[in-house]
Amino acid sequence: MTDITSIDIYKLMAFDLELAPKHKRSPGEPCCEPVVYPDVERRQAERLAAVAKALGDPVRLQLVDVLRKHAGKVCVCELVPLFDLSQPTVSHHLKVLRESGIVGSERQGLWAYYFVLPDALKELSTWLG
Amino acid sequence: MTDITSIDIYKLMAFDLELAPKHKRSPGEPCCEPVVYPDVERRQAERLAAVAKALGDPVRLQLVDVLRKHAGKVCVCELVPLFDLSQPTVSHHLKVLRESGIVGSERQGLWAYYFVLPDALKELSTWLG
DNA sequence: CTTATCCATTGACAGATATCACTTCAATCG
DNA sequence: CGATTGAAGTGATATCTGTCAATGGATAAG
Repeated sequence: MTDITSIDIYKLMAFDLELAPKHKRSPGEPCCEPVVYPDVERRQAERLAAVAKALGDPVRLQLVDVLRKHAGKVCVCELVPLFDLSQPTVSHHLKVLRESGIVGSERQGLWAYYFVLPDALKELSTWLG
Repeated sequence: MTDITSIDIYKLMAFDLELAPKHKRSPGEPCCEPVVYPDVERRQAERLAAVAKALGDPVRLQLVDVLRKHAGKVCVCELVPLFDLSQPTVSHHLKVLRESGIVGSERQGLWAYYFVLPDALKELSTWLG
């Protein structure tokens, strides 16, 4: 069974890509034919961009970095003093990471523990290649 | 041949991590000792976050995707009709990608061609593991 | 029960961002 | 030259974002 992904199609298309537009146009004719973009690609781009966006702040990226390096649950009370930020601000960043599916949290008594969800970064990592 | 990834190393480190704060505290004592954070880490986090931020928009991520799949220079006039956006908006996104060092551009006559800079995504990709 | 502690939420606010219509600029064509 | 075209820049605007002070809610300690 052939399994032609859109990536393959694009790779094939690379041969067709001329540096310059395909053909001379009479004035007024649009430069290129509109290209249909499969919905599926767009949704994947939205998922990937959402993860990248969550990582697109130095504080959040460092939070993920610390959580990954500890490979376990880390108390918020250990995360806050890492930054020169108020506790609500750190809490806000943790919420962004939570809502983007990158980290999970768990309460035990007074303390809250955060951890990286194992598969959260996989798709972005794969796309980056 | 052993293939120890950084993830494996992180998992080993998990043995050292206590779930709860290290010792009982008298009231008023801060939860944890402040942890010094090397400047180098912070700068790397800023670089990584800057790249992630540039990718943190579906349009820009798709632009990079298209440029990567074509593995060559693509005319702006081919990129604009891929999106339901005005030409200045696409141009704005290309500028963001340019300023973050992800893509380069080149003019030839009337047309402008964009391409992915080879090493731009490497550091982020490596960090993601 | 009262107090202290940890953490999340709220409200406010300055700054950034995405988008478009309009304009500008350079290069090509007639 | 003057007209046209591809792409970048400008200005305006609505929305989003990062931050903090103040508050709230739950749990532990006395």
